[in-house]
Amino acid sequence: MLDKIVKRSQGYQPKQTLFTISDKFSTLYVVRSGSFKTTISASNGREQVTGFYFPGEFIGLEALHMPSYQSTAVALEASSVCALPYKKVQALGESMPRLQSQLLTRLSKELAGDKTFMLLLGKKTSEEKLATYLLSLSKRFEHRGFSAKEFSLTMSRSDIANHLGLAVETISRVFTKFQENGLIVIDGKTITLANINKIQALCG
Amino acid sequence: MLDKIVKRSQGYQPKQTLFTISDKFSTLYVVRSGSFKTTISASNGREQVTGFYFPGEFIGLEALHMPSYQSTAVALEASSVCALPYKKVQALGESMPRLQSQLLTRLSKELAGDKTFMLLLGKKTSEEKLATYLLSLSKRFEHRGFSAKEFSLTMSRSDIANHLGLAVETISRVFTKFQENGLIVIDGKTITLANINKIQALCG
DNA sequence: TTTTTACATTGACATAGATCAAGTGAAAGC
DNA sequence: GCTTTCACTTGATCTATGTCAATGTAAAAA
Repeated sequence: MLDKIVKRSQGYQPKQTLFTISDKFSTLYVVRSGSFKTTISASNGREQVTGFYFPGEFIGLEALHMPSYQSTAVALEASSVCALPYKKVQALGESMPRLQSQLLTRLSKELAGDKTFMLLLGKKTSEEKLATYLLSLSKRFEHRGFSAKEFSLTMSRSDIANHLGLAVETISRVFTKFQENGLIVIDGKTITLANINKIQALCG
Repeated sequence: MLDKIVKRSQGYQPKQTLFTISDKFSTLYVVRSGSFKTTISASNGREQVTGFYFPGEFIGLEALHMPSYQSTAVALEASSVCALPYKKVQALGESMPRLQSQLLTRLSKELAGDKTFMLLLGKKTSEEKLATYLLSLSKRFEHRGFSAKEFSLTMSRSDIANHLGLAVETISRVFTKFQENGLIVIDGKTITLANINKIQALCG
C-alpha cells in the first residue's frame, strides 16, 4: 500500500542524525534496517532518551501536524529507513481512509506504550526497570520474527540508563546481578535471556 | 463538525468511573466540564496517574483500534463529557478526511506531551517537577481562556505526587517551600501563581 | 453540633540509587 | 604496533527523596 509514496532513502551511519528537534517537519520515517534512538532535551542541557526504534517501526509520529519535529533521531548503528513525505501521505490519505487509519493505529499504540512507560519511570525500582525493558525488547523482536531469547543491544549502556531514568553505573550493577543470578548471559553487545520466566517475575 | 455524532452523556460524580482498563473500547470522550484523571496499574497493584483531562480535551485516544481501553478514567469532581461512539466517528471519517486529520492532530499532540513528560519523570528533581507541572496546568487553562495565574487544583495532593513520581509528603514540602519563597499562594484547592517567571526558571 | 473520615502537613530517620573515583578492556586513530 | 579514547565495570561514599509516625484540618456523616 505504501509503495507508491515511499522514497527510498540512503543509509545512515552510527551517530548520524535523521532529524533534529528544530527541523521543519516534512517526512515520516519507517526503519528498514538497523536502529535509532530519539531524544529531547531540557533547557539546561539534560537529555532524555524517549525511545528506541527497530525495523518496521515509525519515527516522527509525534510531529504530525506540527511545524517542526518534537525530538531528535539518531542512528545507533549502520541503518536505513523508508522516507514517507507527509504531504504525499496526506494527499493519498484523502482518498484512502485505510491509510489514515493505519497511522491512527500506529499512533495510539505508541501512545499506549508511552503511558505504560510512565508507570516504569514513575513507580519501578532499578531491577524492575531493567527487567521490564529487556522483556519489552524481547517481545518487539519476537513480534517481528526474530529471536525472543537472544538479541543485540545496539544502544549503549548509557542510552539504556538514560531511557530508564537511571545512572550508567546502576545499569552495570543490575546487569551484573542478573547475570550472577542466571537470568541473562551477556557477551559484549549480545544478550541472552536465559530465564524469561524469572525476568517476567521481576517486572513488578 | 462533530455535532452529528456527539451523544450527550450524563454527568459524572467525583470518583465515578468513565471507563476501566478492561472495558471493551467503543467510545471516545471529550470533557465538557469538570476534570478527570487516567491511571494504569502494574501487576503488583502499584498505580500510575498517566494524565489529567480538562474541558475540551480527549480521553481514550490511546485505545483507538484496540480491543479494550488501555487505562482507567475517573472523574475528579462533578463533571460531564461528550461521548463520541467510535464506530460513528470512523464511518464519518471515511467521507470526511478532515475528521481523521483532527484525530491525528490530537493524538500526535498528546504523544509529544507524553514524551516531554518522560523528561520530567526521568531527569527532573522534585522542585523542577512541581514547577513544570504547575506551569503546564497554567498554560492549558490559559489556552482555553481561563486565568493562567489562579486556578483550582481539582486533583488531590496524592494524585499530583503519583503523577510526578513522588511521595505525597514531598509534594507537601515543595508546596510549602514555594509558598515561603513567594512563588505561589495556596488556599485549599485554589492556587495562585504569584511569580510565574521564577516558577519558569525553576523548571530546569 | 458533634463525630468520623479522608486529606494534608511536618518532623525524624532510612535507603535506593546518584555521584565520585579508580581501574579495565577494546576499538579507533596515528 | 602503539597510544589515545571511549565504553564499561566495580567500589566507596553521599544525598534526595521515600518511609514511618504524629498531628492538624476540613469536609461529610450522623
